[in-house]
Amino acid sequence: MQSRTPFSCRSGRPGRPRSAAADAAILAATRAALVELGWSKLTLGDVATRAGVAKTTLYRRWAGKNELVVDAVAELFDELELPDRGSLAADIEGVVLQFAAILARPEAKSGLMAVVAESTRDDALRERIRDSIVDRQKRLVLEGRARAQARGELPQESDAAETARTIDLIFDVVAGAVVHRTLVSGRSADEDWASGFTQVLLQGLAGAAGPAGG
Amino acid sequence: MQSRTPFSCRSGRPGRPRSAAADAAILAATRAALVELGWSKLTLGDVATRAGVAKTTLYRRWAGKNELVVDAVAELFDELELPDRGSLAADIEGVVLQFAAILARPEAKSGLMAVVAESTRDDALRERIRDSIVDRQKRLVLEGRARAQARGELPQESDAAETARTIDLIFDVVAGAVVHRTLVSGRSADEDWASGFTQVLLQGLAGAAGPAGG
Amino acid sequence: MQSRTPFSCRSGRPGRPRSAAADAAILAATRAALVELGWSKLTLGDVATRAGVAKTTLYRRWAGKNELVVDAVAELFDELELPDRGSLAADIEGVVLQFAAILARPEAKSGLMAVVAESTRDDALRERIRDSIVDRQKRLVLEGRARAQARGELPQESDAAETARTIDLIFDVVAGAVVHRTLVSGRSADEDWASGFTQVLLQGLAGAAGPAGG
Amino acid sequence: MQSRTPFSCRSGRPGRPRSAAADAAILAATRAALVELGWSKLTLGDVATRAGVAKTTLYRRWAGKNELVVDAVAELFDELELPDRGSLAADIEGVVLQFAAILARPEAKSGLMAVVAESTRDDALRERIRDSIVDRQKRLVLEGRARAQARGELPQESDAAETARTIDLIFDVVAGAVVHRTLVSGRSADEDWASGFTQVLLQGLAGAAGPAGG
DNA sequence: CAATAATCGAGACGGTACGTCGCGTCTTGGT
DNA sequence: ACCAAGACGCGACGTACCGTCTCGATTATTG
Repeated sequence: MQSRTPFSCRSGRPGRPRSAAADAAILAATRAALVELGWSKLTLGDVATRAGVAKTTLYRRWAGKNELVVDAVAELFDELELPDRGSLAADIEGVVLQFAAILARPEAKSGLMAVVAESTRDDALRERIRDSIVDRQKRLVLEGRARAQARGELPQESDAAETARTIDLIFDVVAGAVVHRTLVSGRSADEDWASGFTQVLLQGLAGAAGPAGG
Repeated sequence: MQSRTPFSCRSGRPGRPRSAAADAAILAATRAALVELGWSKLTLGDVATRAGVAKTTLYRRWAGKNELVVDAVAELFDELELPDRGSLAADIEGVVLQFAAILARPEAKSGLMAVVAESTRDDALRERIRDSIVDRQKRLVLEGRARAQARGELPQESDAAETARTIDLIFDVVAGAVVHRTLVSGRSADEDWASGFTQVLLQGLAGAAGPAGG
Repeated sequence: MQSRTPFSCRSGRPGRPRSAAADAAILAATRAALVELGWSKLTLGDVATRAGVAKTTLYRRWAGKNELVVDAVAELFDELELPDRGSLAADIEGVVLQFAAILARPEAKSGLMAVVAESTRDDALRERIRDSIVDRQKRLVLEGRARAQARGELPQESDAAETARTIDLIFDVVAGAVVHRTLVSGRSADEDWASGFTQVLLQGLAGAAGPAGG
Repeated sequence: MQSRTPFSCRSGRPGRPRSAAADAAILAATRAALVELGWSKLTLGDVATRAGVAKTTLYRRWAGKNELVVDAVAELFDELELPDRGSLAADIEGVVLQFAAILARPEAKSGLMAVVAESTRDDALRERIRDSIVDRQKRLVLEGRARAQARGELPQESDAAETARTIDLIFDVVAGAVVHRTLVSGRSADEDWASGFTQVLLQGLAGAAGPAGG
């Protein structure tokens, strides 16, 4: 797990070194401000004040609001885990609920979607989001898939390229569904929903409709 | 199709009536500005200038940037249709590709995600988005489902509440997956992807993995 | 006496006209801030606050601190007059004392010298100072000279160019001496000093030394 | 001639002694920066860089911009001399031209007036200016006066207080006129002007007008 | 056919936040 | 004890938009 601070800090260079405490304080203050104010009313001056830090210190480390919020939000997703619940269905439900729980937090909600929106016009930002958030969590899909294959629930894949495409597809479906349910539709992704979603994901529309409807 | 302009205008009242041309010009200017500048650098003063209209005229019709962009973007999604392609799978692929085509346009990308991000802290805005964009497109799911049931590809549903839940779930999965693929993962949702996605959606992970892998 | 506000204001132009009250309030606030804070600690934000005006309003009218202070200080010198005291010597003493009284006020002191210092690297500013302050007060020298010639205390001049050079010289000597005494030497230009100065100016060093010393 | 560096440096104290070269480099860099940038855009960080010195080193020796510039400018005036030209008038003309030549240099212009402006609100600074610049040059008036008395051009003075007052008056008149001519009126104090000024100073307005006009 | 009233353009207004710059202090490691 | 380097808290800068307001000039309906 690499550091996410933007500019590398060789230890041997001259001058006073950057305060490590400031970084943590700023990211925490950013999350607090996101909770209270949301993305659009969050100001870097306010974040600096909350962190007990000068505005210039903040600008020395991050290029702007977007980059700062990406880093602040990314830390939230690092706590996702994939405990072994015994079956693929249970594993999926578990990670869906964990993901939903994070997305229910206001700092994740407004922060995440806002930077994604900004990233549509800023390739460097999109790259940063991918590195710091998206790809970092694909490990969950990989792990779950391997575990299911070990259990015999999924067939072994031989084609590496095909595997990668499938991983990406599953990730888009799972993450996209939870995000859309939570943020666009504006309803909570609770256990019932997670169960229904898992059924569709595993058995498909036709298969899921049968047992659920009958 | 109801009007989306926020403040009603009785026709019989005295005084000079509002210019109908101004509304259209403003929405078009908003989309043009979204293409050129993106959400965050779009300014209402600039939109007014592009539309050849005074700022006052704009504020008389919309309360702010969010409301204006919701209306400007909503019009984009009204062009979605569900031509009968003969099978449920083909219908799904068709609508997925149409949706992806709209999301590929820059004015839709940055505009849509930005207002969704804002709506996480503004219930009125969320309501407006749901009314103007989301629920308006659920018709596609309903229509496709009815068509598939007529063809015998899906069983008839009797429970109305269960049906509504399933409609919502499918909508979140389809829309969420396309949005996530396009905006978060940042890759195009092309025909190959739409085909793979449709297979998973209809047959589930286990079922889809078989044919695709073997 | 022409207006000193920088940008002309045709009455027939469209849009809301500029507030005339704001100009006066800003200039008064500038002088008040000069008294309390002096030139170097005077900030335009503070002036705007004192005047009950937004910073942008101030910047719409003046290009910067220099221009603003020139106008604020210039008004101070417009109150100079040349009452007829019966003799050239008495007239000179009178205007010297009036000039000294203005220079004793803190808003004139720090403001005037600071803009003069800045004007050494800003030709437009030097021009503005000359127009608004220096040349405007040369009328005093002209008037006093004419009066003295009418009394027969000074010979009639025929050469116009020579006259202009003499006017400039006298002005530099009088104004320069008072300014140097007040600001550089830091001592008050009181009646005794004005009397001694007038004697030197009228009779020269040799002539003045005789009566004063003997 | 005493040292002008503000904080005394005992030679026998322990530790590494201060670099003597640094002082000279800083003052030279200050003058160079005054020439290029003028007072208001001169920054201590830039001076330090030009001098090849850390900001810390600069602050160890001077309290701020004002003090530094006073010292940098004061050195310019030390080169003034009073060569014997044979008559009081010629001596005055000579020193006026020398003074004008110094004031024509941009580092003197903007530096001198700026610190004088600052000194209107800073007694310690005024004191420093008086000690380092003003009083140091009064020697010229004293010397010239003594020389003129030796020649019989001026009467011997007996009253010491009266003498002091006259010295101060002459200094204010001479220095003030040159400064006003150069900086406020913005015209060069050339030989013609020096000649006219000397005539007025020696013979007074009435006396000077006669020969020049007739 | 006036009178009335809401619209239109233009642009000034009081605010708030921006991102930068310079200040003067401090904390490093090196001489 | 000094030095170069550079991060730090602080405060002002001048700009950009915000959303509101005040203008004079148009249009409509209504008396």
